[in-house]
Amino acid sequence: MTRYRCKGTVCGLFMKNDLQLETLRHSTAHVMAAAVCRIYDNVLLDIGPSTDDGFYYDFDMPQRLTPDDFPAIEAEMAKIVAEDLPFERIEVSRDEATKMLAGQKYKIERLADIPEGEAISFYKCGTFFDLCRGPHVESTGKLRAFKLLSVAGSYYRGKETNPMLQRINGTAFTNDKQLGLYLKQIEEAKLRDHRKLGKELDLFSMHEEVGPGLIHWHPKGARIRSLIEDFWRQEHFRNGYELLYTPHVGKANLWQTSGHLDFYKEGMYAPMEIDKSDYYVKPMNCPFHINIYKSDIRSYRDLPLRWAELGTVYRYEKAGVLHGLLRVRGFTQDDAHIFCTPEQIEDEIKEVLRFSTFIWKTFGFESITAYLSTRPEKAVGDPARWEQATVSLESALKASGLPYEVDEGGGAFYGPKIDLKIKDAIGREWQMSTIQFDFNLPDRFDLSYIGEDGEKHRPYMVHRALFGSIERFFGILVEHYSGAFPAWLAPEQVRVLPLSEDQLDAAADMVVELRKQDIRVTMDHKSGKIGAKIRNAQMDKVPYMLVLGAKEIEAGTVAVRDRTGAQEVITLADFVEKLKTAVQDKA
RNA sequence: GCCGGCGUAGCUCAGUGGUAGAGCAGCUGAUUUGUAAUCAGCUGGUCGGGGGUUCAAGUCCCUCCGCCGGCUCCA
Repeated sequence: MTRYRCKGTVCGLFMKNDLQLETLRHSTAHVMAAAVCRIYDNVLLDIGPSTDDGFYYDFDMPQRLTPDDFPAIEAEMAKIVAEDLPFERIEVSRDEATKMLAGQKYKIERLADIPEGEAISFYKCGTFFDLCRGPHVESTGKLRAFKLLSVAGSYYRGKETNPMLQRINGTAFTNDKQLGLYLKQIEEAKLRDHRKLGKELDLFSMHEEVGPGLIHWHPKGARIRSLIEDFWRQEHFRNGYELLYTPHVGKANLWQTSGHLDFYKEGMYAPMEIDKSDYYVKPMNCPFHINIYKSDIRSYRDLPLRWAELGTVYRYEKAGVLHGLLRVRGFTQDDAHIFCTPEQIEDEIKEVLRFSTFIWKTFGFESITAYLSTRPEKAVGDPARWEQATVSLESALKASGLPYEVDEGGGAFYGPKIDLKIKDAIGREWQMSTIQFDFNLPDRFDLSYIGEDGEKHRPYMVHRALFGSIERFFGILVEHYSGAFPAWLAPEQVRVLPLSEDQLDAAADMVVELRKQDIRVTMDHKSGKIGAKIRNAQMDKVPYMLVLGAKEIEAGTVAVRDRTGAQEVITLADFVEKLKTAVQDKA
């Protein structure tokens, strides 16, 4: 029952609580607001904090801002910096503050948020002043390197019912070099954007006539997915899971029992009526797995049951939040449910963490951080069970050796959970695996097992997803590898490049030979220079190119060029051996 | 959903009221090539859909669809 956040921050490298940098950025936000107020009339201010990778400031003003306005604002900011205006802190009474903020309705509301007894401070530079806790740099002259990046709408306090403000996002660093590095990283992220690469490498598409957020997997994307799924299945069997397949639709009654119709209806596709019953497309797999659990009387001797499914679900996600493969409406979860006794839960959690860590390392994600979310105020289920589950999660985390943070009260209403975040090749963090206790569904469906004592007991139920959604994971993987998939995942592992027409037959024979060995191979039939063929193969990010000329045929060898440009001349048998080893090792 | 931007050939894009363009890709032909682009010719578009303004609309207006940026967070 977990929902996944879609985006990594662009720039994990520069994150982390660097107070100096935060202060600098916050001051830059003030200078930007000051510049905006100098240029435009009737500007209402909201807030301007620093963020993980920069800062923003929210304005309500008649003028519609566009990126074309940035140069003028930046020029005005540069002037303010040149003026080297000191940031002055002024503490005032609430009444004085109200007077100073006359006409600034958002600020006045923000002022009301400040608890009685807490100091009310303003920061002033030149004629511009702003309700602000601080701290700030000494003077505007301290600002060195900043850039405005984007403008977008943003609800006041993030609420849809509130007015929409205009938010200018920017970033700032202590020097131009770091700013340059950051901007370069944004460029790098754009280059490896999975939507761009998905088109260039012919991996997947979406179609207006089908509907937003519904993915079409092209042959190359489908091949990669199939390899991922094969690996996933194999490892699940190896780790003591059984696989399930369940229907895509279910009657209203089922979703009534599960609670989805009461609490999740707006996230579901509208029902279709068949034989006077409403059928809903599934947004989750859990109720089906539960039905299978309930299809028999379960003994404590049967537990734990670990059941996994690549279950395709559909959810109505708001149109505005859809994003490539990362946030879609139809997706396949690598969903699993573990049913176990209280005595078993800790070992089960440990195993899931170990399994999950293994999977991430296989895909080349080395840096993993865990987040433990505990009981929120509004929660269902026996507090003693919450306690046991939370303790189990935490001790499993300790045993795993993973670094972790605790989000007190951050759990779902139905159980505590562990989320794993991984860092990709350019340092961005993504929330991936979830291990989620559920104290809700077992009650709703009245799940039980017969214990040693001959009595009925409620099993523990844990939802667990490693990838979350195959679509989203695939999108992240494309960006992580920048489209250059390792040999074990590459849809086309080898491309044979005949030097001229004279080698066409030999090349075709080589393709047949390699294909027999389960190698994913194609050949370039076109006439043209070898340089062009190499270029095409490079752009398609094929791991190995085999150049075949008269020399190689004569000597019984192939000229192997890999994606990095490294070359060697070896026998075909040696090449096959080498490739198979790489695939075996998932290198 | 909301605010803003955008939608022109398979792809990347130019074209701001007066006869729809380029490069790449594709096709055909020539070339037979030694490690990131051989040359030439050709094909390809109801300019996202619908409606309107105008003598005339890719261009202006309305509307729908889709895409992009964003919508908790130290006042």
